[in-house]
Amino acid sequence: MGAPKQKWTPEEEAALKAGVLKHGPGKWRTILKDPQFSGVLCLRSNVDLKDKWRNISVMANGWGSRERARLALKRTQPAHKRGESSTALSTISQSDEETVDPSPLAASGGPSPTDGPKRAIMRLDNLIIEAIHRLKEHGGSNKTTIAAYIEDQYWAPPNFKRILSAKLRHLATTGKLIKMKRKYRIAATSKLSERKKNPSVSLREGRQKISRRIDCDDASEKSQIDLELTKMRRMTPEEAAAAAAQAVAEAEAAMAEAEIAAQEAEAAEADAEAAQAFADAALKMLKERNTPQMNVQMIHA
DNA sequence: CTAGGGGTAAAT
DNA sequence: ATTTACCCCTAG
Repeated sequence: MGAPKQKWTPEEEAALKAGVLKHGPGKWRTILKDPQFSGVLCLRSNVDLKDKWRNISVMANGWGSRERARLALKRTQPAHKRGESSTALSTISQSDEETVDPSPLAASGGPSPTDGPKRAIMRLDNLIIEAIHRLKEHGGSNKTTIAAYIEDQYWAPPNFKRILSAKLRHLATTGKLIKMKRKYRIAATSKLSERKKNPSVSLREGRQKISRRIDCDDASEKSQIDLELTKMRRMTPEEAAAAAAQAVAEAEAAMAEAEIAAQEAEAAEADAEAAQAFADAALKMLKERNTPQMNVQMIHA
């Protein structure tokens, strides 16, 4: 039967991250029930959230997880067994048994110069999308402009242009971007509009057991929390505080705007919600970096 | 309900 | 052929 597969949209991912930042890791049901995110995540179950978070964590971590290593290695190299059962005591060092299993958020603990070019590439896709979005150029933006924007707004690794070229080409071939005469435009098809426009929800109707779909009133779709959070992750505390303050201001402005313009409240409300979510999350993160909620992860600063 | 293990279709 | 990303299942 047809469970074609539901890819996670950046919006859903952003909502998940924001939710984790707000309620803490684990509280999947809470996040799902939160009206702030239920709109975006109404198609996902709590288990889905958990699974996706696991994937994201493993990705961001870079490969610290042992289970992944074991799983990856068991197929690739079944030939050699790592027998430490024999009298080998000296080889322990600090390889296995890591003291931390940091969530992706753990990276926010250390804006220090120590974790510089370690893993420079995170979500270049979103960065590109955002760049094109913000540039608002008719017919799209060319590579140089996009590169300039990103290099200006963030920091760029030395080989950034090459990476960007590859990524742009890839995004174009996969249909996420449309390349026209040296300019890149965001594809209208696929992405959110794909699932948004046609209620093909019935495809996966037969199997909602208990905790499927609490509230399916999707209103907000336009959130760039992910990007903001990613950006913030590299900031110094002072910069983060400033960003948080600005986020609060933006949230208030967006809310006020939403109140006035009741006609097209949908878009404005979505913006307001997104901004509010980010503001909440940002403040929470700043004030409670070492709370029992977020717990052990952030050891070194 | 959540954490973890495992399977598999899709992507590279 | 291998890796990735979703999804489901089961134990705690």
